[in-house]
Amino acid sequence: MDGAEATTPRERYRAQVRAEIKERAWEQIATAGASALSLNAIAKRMGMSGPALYRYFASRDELITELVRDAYRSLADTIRAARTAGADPTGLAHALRGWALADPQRYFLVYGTPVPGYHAPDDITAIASEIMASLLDACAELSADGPATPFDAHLADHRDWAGDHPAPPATLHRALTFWTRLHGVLSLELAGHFTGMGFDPARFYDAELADLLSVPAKS
Amino acid sequence: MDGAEATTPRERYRAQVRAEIKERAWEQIATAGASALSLNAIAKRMGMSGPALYRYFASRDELITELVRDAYRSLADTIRAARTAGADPTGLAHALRGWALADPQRYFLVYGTPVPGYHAPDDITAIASEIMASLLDACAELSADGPATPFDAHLADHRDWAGDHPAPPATLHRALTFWTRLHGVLSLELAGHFTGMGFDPARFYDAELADLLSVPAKS
DNA sequence: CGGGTTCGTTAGAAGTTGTAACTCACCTTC
DNA sequence: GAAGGTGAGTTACAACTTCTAACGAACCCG
Repeated sequence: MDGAEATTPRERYRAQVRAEIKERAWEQIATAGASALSLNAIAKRMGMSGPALYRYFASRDELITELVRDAYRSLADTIRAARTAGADPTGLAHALRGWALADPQRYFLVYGTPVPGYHAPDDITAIASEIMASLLDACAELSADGPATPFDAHLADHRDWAGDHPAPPATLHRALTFWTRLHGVLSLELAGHFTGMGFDPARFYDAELADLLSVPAKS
Repeated sequence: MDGAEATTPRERYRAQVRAEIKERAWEQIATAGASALSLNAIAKRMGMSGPALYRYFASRDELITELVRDAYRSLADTIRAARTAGADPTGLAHALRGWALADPQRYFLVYGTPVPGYHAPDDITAIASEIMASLLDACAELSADGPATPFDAHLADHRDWAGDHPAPPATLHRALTFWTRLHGVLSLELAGHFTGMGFDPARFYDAELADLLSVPAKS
């Protein structure tokens, strides 16, 4: 029985309108960026007057926060789906890149320029932790030999972010570099900093990935 | 008669007011981000009425573009200064991190979330090229042995961005990874994605840097 | 069928970017 | 020195934005 929640017609309608608002918001963000998002424009495109939207979202910030939440959820789902499909770190990296290229502005909603005052709600940071956990799981499948670096030692003493994951420091280190290096390539590519440089970003991404998975040879 | 490039009092006054506008703009950006920049607020804080600013900048976008230009120039100057001071890639990396930490929003003005429609003027991309040239110069001092990777081969055929720099493909590759890996760590640190994770971002940065400078062991 | 909840409306406050027209001071030229 | 052009700053205004307040009307439920 899937009637997990007995939704009244009103609740269903409300959910549908909220969904359509978010849909229009995504369209607007994809074409003009998050800073150009206008509640008024969304309302008019939906055939309603501006203030009507405030029945569904208390403020513009709340709508954007909800979009950020959805972006995190979408990324977490993508990563989790890749994992349950048996993906190794390589598959995970390609899933990440596909997700990012599908909607660059969604990627930047997660990893882009932060607003100085803003602090994400706890549930969003929880999703971020889940993503890191999946990444740790994937990296745990790789061999963790190679010499221990000074930073490995530091990580052994500062592994708050790993929760109670039993991975050894070298694996923590690999997960971290996995994250930051792929983000380094991906964010610059999505921001257009590679355009006109001549090389193929996909090949560079794969090269970084290959280096990441090669035998750890840190000195 | 002509050839008098001596600045008139009017030009000096104009330059000074422009400079003060940009100064206030930087203050605002540092505390609330570039999207919250308000010409009106700047004017009021300077004791002028709103439209007066349009004598100095044709639009909000033009002011922001000018700030982006200054940010690029500042970064290029920092890199160049480090180079002329005899800095190796390590020194260059530390100069970069210091510059970024001094004003995170300035870093994001250069490497942050792009506005979909926006294309930087040519003079800005020229500064970006100069930065890459400095980085290439620094990397050229390092030994470029180690096995050639498939991506090295690709770079050998797609080296538009290197101009006529005589560096071998392995050096191009190293400069690229230098850029993207350090940006990966730095941007996530500045965006606050490491807060609460426990480890020290500076150590992680140095670890990535050390790995970058270790003997190339890509297979 | 009445009553409460909720939705959507219009009106309006306070903010923004940007234009137009006017004043006034300064600088140059006669 | 007087006249006039140039440019800075002003106010007024249009068109937008977010968001609040008050009102009407539709809906659901007892």
